[in-house]
Amino acid sequence: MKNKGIRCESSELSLVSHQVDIDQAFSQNDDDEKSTCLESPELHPWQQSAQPSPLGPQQLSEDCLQALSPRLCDAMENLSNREEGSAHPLPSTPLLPRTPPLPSTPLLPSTPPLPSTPPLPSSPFLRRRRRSKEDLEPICSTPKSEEDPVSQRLQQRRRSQADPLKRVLLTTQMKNQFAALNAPKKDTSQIEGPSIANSYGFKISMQNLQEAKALHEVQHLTLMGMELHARTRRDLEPDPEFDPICALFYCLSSDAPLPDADSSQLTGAIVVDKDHESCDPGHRATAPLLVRSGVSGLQVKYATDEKVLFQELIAVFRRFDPDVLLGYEVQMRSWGYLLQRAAALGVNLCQQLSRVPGDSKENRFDAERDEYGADTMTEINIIGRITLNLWRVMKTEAALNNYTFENVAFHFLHQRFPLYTPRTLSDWFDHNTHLYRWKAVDHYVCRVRGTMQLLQQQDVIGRTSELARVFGIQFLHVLTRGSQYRVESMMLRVAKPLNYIPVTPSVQQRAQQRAPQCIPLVMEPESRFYSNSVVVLDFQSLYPSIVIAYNYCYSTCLGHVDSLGMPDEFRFGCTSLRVPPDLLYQLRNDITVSPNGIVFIKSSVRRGVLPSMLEEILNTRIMVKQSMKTYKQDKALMKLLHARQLGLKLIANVTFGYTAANYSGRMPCVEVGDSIVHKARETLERAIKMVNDTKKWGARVVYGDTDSLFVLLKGATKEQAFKIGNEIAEAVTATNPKPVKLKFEKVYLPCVLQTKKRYVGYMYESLDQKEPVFDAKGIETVRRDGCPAVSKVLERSIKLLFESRDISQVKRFVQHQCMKVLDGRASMQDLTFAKEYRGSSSYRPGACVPALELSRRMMAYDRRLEPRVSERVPYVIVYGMPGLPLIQLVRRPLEVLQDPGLRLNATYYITKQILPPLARMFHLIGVDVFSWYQELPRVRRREMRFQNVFLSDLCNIGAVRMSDGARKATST
DNA sequence: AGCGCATCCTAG
DNA sequence: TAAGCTAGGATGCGCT
Repeated sequence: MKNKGIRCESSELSLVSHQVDIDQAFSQNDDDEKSTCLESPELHPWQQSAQPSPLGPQQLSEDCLQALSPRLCDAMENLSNREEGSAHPLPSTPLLPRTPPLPSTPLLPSTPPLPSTPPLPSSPFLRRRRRSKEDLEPICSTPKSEEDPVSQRLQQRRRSQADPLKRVLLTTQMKNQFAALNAPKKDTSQIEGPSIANSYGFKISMQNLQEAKALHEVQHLTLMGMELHARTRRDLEPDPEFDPICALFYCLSSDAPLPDADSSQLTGAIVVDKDHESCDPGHRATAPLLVRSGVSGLQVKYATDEKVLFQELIAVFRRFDPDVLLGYEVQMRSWGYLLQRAAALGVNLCQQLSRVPGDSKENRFDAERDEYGADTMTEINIIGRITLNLWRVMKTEAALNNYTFENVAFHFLHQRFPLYTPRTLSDWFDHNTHLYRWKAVDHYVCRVRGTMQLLQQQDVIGRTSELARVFGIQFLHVLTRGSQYRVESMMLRVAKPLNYIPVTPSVQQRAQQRAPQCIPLVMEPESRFYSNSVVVLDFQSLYPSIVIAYNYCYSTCLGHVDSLGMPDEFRFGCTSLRVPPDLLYQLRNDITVSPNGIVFIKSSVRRGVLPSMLEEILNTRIMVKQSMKTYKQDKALMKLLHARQLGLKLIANVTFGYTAANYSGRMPCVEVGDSIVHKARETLERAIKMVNDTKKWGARVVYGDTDSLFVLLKGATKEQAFKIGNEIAEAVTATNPKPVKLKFEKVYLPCVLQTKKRYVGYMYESLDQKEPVFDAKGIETVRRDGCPAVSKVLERSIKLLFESRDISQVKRFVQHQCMKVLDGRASMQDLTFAKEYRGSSSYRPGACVPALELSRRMMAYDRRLEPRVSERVPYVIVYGMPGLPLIQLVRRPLEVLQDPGLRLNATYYITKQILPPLARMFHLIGVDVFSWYQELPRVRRREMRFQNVFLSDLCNIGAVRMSDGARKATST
């Protein structure tokens, strides 16, 4: 079986066909590590520029080179090297500062597997510039009003070369993009993670949902994305109170051609240039600002000051009349900043950008960041236009480790975008060498286009419109309002024709409602490794099905049996109910009683509102699923339909939540909610009993949660498992009223059931599926509250176990990874945690959590840096006193910390983070993972030193000792 | 050391 | 201001 000696060429370890000698693969990785962990020694096809510049930098005249800053020269040399196919950096010489490639500080998101645009191992350049005062001068943030004659001359001389230069710069941009499919994989991350598919670490596969547009009619919507550049002070973030807007970049897009334009997409800019009036387009030296920088392909307008810029923007609005205003981070980088800046200058821009300029009450924005506004995306309110804060939308699209533009673009667009500090961008924009301004402009244009691309690729507008139509609510409310609003919208449409009026309980009434008495069934699993087939079945939309099947509704509920038969009113939901005894007598044969003793009328007497509504939703969902079968080959359409049916499923499921809502509920009713839960529980229990009692299946239920059954079929082959699984599903379905349906989901072979809500297995969903899919629930591989190293090591170990069943391989692997950590050969990103910041007011006084502590420090540093509510705050654990780990913020993962070098607490990472989850998993097969660690040589360092670490600008915030915060809070 | 509590994120 | 639900595991801190 083992095929020794096959070299792992692409370093893609397919664990499915496990033919790679693990040791060899490891040693090869070790080789790579010595050079650099982040780089590939070879240029991949997509890295090479499509059009090599005809004029290489070496052809530039010497004085021209001198005119450029040393940095640019270096960068260009670097480029030329790369174009010759030697992207590999020179071995590092301690004497010379290393030179960064053009996008000098590309952001590497949580997984750094790509060999593109390599951040050279050490690039002290930026730091040096910042530290030396003389150096600071030429690239300081304050623009020089006049250029010295020499530089003007040089500019003229360079004029002819501007275009080739631009092309050189452009090729870097091209290299930044890559085609995922044909690029060979290069696992550059130090901690070896999963290797089945998804080799780049993308969480999202590429599919353009807009391709499914055939379905849509033209919506005649115009979108306008905007990103602006402000002149910042030193290392501070832009602040509209102080920092003027220098330029504003926008991207317009419509599904029909734009007015006065031949295409449906357009990128433009409005630039402040106080000398613009004196510009002479005929002469290069005095040409408009961006022309001097070699920018073309943009619709550029110039303004002599910010107020004129506002006027120009209003003109753009008049011309294109955008329906949707888009920004990746609206508040500080886009529309929010614009409005706040305008307000600071005494201009009420909000009014003038709206479609109803006269309404000063409704046209508003919150200058102060407030948690409610941030949370609900209602910070900005411009009548007639919708403002979208894209990062918040993306948060609902996928569970990522962080939602920076760079990381989201990496996972969704499969593109790398560099991240620059505001200071770098300010320096570039105001630099005497006009070419630098090109870089800044290019940066913003890429981002504003990238933001638009994200929106379009995910078809956010299309899907949101779809949900708005399905629920019958406004577009913006789909994004800003909760699920009660959706349920009510649908429910009231059904209720009104039937002449029902919804109850509106007061806060007191709601609080007085009796407590719920039923909870769903969660079995304690038989926790062990299962080498036999385990079939997973679950009830399709169980709660909604039960509501339909048993006619459970507010309008059909008669209350508890014990309360009936009396003429008096009794407590019911948030209010009370009276059921006349003689009426009850009349109905005596038309009632059902739920397992918890609540009486409901049969649908033959009165069809409930909830049941009819849910039936409609489920039927629609079935229709959608059927059309998915019809269009199976159209992947994009499939995904769209999938999203639609998911939306329907969601609303079906939260309908139960509506009845059971306790503290925020607008019309809760425990009786109804409890009945649903209890009936579901009884249904599941009946199914479990049936499976266990039917001898011919030879089956035993080993786990179940709410609506699912895990059935062990001892000795059954995969084929038999599918057959029996389907039989069970049919048999159980037959014993339940329509539309309650038990569905065969998957076969696990093998699997591990760890605890309640935590399990993992190799999954087969159909008989003809050859390769299993790694499917994990609840364990660390799917959680985002550990560091990536944890999930990577765990996932790989489990796969090794499943495939080889050879524990010595797992042991070797785990020990190898521990050594890497101990030797400081691990990548920082694998050791970076990220936790959500909930906003300062939502923590208990004295709370002591990293996200909160770090936020406090950030505020002390620069008030603009406080994380947004629900933003994820990244940090690492640095070396501290034993048992008292320090945390350190990692804000911009690409800033380079030179010295003294960051010291991460290796012992903490291994013994507290990586090993415990492994131990829990492997304990189940009788293996003591910690003893593997004990066997490692003791001489190893207990800290990891990172000399060339990509760290934050904010290192000067310093590490935080976690108990400090708590002590402070309790003492005051 | 053991308990209670807060926090985070996931399953359903 | 508006805000579907509960169960569950795991970690880390403070207190006894």
